[in-house]
Amino acid sequence: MRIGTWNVNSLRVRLPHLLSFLATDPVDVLGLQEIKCLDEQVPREALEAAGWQVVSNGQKTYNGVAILSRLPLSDISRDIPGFEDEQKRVMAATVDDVRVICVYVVNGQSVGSEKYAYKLRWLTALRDYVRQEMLAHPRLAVVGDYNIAPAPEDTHDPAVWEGNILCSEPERGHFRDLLGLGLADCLAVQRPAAGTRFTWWDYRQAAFRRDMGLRIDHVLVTPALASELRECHIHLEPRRLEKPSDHAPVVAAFGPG
DNA sequence: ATGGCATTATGCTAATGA
Repeated sequence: MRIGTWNVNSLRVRLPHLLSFLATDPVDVLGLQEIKCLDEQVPREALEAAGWQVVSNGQKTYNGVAILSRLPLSDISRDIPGFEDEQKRVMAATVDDVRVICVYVVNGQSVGSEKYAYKLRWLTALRDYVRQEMLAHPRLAVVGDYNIAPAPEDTHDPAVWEGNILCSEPERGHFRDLLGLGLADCLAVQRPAAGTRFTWWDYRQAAFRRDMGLRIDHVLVTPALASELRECHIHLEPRRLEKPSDHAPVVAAFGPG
């Protein structure tokens, strides 16, 4: 099975990009973030016509997540149970024998801000939720836009980024906590020999052309899946199109070819 | 030092992102 993640930065605007990407058969299950629309505004017909099951946890203007799958999706869950949150950032579904949690982690704006405090609280709730889900689902993938660059080499310029938002020690501590639960970071484990190491590039300053990016989108998996990990790939094609998302899709492949 | 780009909305300026 191939499991992916992509922050599309508006599902309605990016639908043509998404459909052309899916048409290349890159993935079996795909978590989407920042769909920026309500559930009733999800372009369901177009995606279903292309052969995809669609479930979503939408929100107007901001945030919102969805999961696409070729195979049937079951046990649909939305948000982090027991965590009071008006923002739609989490959903989960089971595909075959794999539990997939799709997350759009809080950005945090700047270290020390109110939004930063919310980000750290939110990450604590996520960790507790993932720990619980792991008990019920030995084959679990937590995919999404984590808004955390785990290490200095996950930024194009540590001198600029170290200690700042996405790269502060408390944020990285939360990421390490997730790995501490037993999850494996597929891109870190199976880093492609060639090509970029980043998954996001600013729209400004020709950042993509200059490969001035960050690695903030991640596929984390339990040991049962990690032992079957074959490869993990950053798909640059959609980022090269006109009016792209600022994020690239990341896809990890498991099991026999 | 700032903004540089993109998306959305009781829209034409402001909020948010990373």
